[in-house]
Amino acid sequence: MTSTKSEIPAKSHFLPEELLASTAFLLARVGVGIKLRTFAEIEKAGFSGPQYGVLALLGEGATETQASIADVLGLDRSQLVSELDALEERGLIERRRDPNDRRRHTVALTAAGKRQLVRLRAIVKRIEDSFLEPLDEAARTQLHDTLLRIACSHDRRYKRES
Amino acid sequence: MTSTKSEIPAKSHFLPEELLASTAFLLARVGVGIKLRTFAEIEKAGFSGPQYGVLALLGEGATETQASIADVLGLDRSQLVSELDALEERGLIERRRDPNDRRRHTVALTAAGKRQLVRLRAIVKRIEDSFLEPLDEAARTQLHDTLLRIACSHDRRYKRES
DNA sequence: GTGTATCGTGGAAGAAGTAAACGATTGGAG
DNA sequence: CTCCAATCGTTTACTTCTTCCACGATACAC
Repeated sequence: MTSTKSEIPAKSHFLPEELLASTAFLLARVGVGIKLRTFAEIEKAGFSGPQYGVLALLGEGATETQASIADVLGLDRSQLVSELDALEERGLIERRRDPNDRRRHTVALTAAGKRQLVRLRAIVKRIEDSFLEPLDEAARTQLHDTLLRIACSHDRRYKRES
Repeated sequence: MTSTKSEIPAKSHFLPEELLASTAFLLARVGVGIKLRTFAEIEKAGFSGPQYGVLALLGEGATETQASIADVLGLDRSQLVSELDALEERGLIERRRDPNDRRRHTVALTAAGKRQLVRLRAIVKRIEDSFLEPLDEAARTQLHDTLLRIACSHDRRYKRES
């Protein structure tokens, strides 16, 4: 097996009660765990984590500019360039100059990009299910609602009022 | 919302519905957010993230060996060395050779270390409260219980026979 | 026009994470 | 007991990942 990193330690030592009793700690631990695991699987499928983020973001249909993509995904703008280069080279996205503001590039998914996104969504969904497996339907709904409330109260980017 | 292109602002800083609808995504987002925020505050207080981890782990009273600390915290053993150096230099921890196995170092908190830990706990608690603020007591308990179940099913380190 | 700010891009400096090698020490096989 | 392999903490070197700044092109205010 290709050993990436610490999935499960050889010696199963225990975490201190203090940390286990902290909801914030658990939240961070589980959240980071999901992210790491997801990125690992995405990479096995031939993409970087941020690349999946870009595809998922563009999957909504909206054509974004590079700056807005970087903002939403929390990436540095210069960092995004190489990720987009890779995606464009594979024919999954298209960069076009924005006719309204010729400094900007509008980025959009191609048909091939949409197909890849479907594939990646399946992978991510599988991981999500494996994490939520111990929860019944009611608990999942409750968890989702709770997380959404926390996210909204701390980041305006989540609030989308119509 | 209608569907002409100019409806979509150049800077749409909203996350796609696809991601917002994913519990795993929210979990990762919120979890990473808490971790980043906590580490940032901890650093303002003069410690690195892993350093707080070490203090919290030792706060339980148990004296651990360096290898076990690294395992539990998910750090590389070589990485832990410099963190412990810093803590020891400030007189917050003590390294002693284990008389039973002279290759090992046992690490324990000093009195000063315990005092610092109290201070750091307050900081972390404040952040936790700010994140959980939109939740009532019942929702917090429910969230904690749910997270614990997810954590247990994915990491042996959480299971503590009760 | 002129100056200032933003866009995407590239490169340089810095930090962080990863891997390999070392001396000291232990435990086991013969 | 001796020898050998393995473990522990540590140092060093290497490789990635971030962060920061400068650049040409473009937009906008005055």
